[in-house]
Amino acid sequence: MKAIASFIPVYYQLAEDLKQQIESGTLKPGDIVLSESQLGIEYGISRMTVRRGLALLLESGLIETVRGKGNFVAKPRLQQATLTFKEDALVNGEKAEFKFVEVKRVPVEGEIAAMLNIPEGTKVFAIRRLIRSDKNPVGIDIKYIPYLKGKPILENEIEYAYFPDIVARHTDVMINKIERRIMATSLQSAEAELLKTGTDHPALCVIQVIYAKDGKPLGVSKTIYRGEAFELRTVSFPYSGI
Amino acid sequence: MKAIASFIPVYYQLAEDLKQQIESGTLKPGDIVLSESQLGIEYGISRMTVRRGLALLLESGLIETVRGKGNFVAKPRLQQATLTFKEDALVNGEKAEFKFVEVKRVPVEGEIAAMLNIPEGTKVFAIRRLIRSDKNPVGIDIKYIPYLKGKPILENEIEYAYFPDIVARHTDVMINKIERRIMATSLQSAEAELLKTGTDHPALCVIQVIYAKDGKPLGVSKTIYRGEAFELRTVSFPYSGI
DNA sequence: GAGTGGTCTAGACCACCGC
DNA sequence: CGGTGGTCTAGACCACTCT
Repeated sequence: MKAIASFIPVYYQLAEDLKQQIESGTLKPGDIVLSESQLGIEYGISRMTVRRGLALLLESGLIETVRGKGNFVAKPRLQQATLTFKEDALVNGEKAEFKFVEVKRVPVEGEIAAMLNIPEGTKVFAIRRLIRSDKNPVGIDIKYIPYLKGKPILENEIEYAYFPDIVARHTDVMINKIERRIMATSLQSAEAELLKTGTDHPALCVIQVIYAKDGKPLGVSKTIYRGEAFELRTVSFPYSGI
Repeated sequence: MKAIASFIPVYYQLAEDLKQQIESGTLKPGDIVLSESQLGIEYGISRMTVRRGLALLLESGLIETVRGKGNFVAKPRLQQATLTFKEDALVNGEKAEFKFVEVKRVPVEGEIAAMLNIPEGTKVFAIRRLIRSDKNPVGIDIKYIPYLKGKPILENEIEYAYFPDIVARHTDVMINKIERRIMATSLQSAEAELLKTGTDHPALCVIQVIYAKDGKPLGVSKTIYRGEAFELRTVSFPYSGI
């Protein structure tokens, strides 16, 4: 019943306490944490509250719990990074602008047809945009969408909306998964021309495929950036939350 | 008290139930969910158990809760992807091999010195590796580490260990953050030679900087892959867990 | 069997929201 | 004011692990 001490929840204080002990090295990876009932006694709080605090540490990956044995300090893991795909991303400090180029129905070929899992030659909507930073073209973007239901596509929406949002608004099925591939390529002549640079210029290529729950692809987008004008950034932390 | 019905926890069943209602469209984004006490009555379970189920939905981003008002079905968000940096990543289907090249102390210059936040010319450890797939060189990798404490670096460890792990093992301070930048560049002549390809070949470049809690950089690594031989992949889901 | 975590209850008080 | 979520309790029973 030491709840009086402060305004922040007791379970949170417990979590911070233990986190501190772990980060300072008092508790080292592999060490066992005091049992839940013990912690309850030490802190003068009920076991449910203790569990709630431990749940925070568990979520953030600071501890691991083993049934029938106890809670153990975990080893830090850092192999996962979070990549945020903001389309109005900064391009080397400058905010990118999107300029609608065209939308038309075109027959799909090769790689795109394969990714959409439809026969070559099938007509799909193709939406092109130009990405500019400080008036200079830095990238181009093509989205291929096989089916469009409901509302018509608005130019405005094409310029500003995030691809999954566009797909979500124009289809009945729920988006289940988005896969992205990030690779380095060379600019093809047509692309180089649009970007006002030479052929074979290095380029960063991001391909997104959006899938429905049944595994059917709902759309593919391919974005190409001039190499020296764009980079993706990620950050990861050893422990996620708290 | 309908717990008898099955082996899976009641709170989990509740979460699955609501999730189902959301995915099927019975509950649409923005809709309010039955109040916690109402749900408790409907399902014949205590409010704490209801809250536990709702916590699952909250974590996965399926609902948002507003104090004093209620729980609401959330709008799907898809802008965050998880990038897993596995160094033994597959390179176009083939598993990558790492071959130790050399470790030596070199003076740092320019960009690397700036990222490590130390004066140009300061000597640091530079560890080089060659990345091969199916016997062919596909990438090179240089790690720069200013300080090494404790155990000596083993060749074996250099070939197989993950960069943050190496840093963690050879420093006393805790890793606090890893920043990564992903960009497309051209191969420099020295790099092109090692990778047995032409200069100006497109390349994917990944730069990692590892920071301590006080913001001091603990190491920098720069990995360059032949463009056509490597790509990064990410997946994101509209809702994270459950 | 003693100790651990996993689940669950039936209350309680509080802070917040809207009327 | 009544309804909502946020916190917390003091029990309980279970499944699991180790000895």
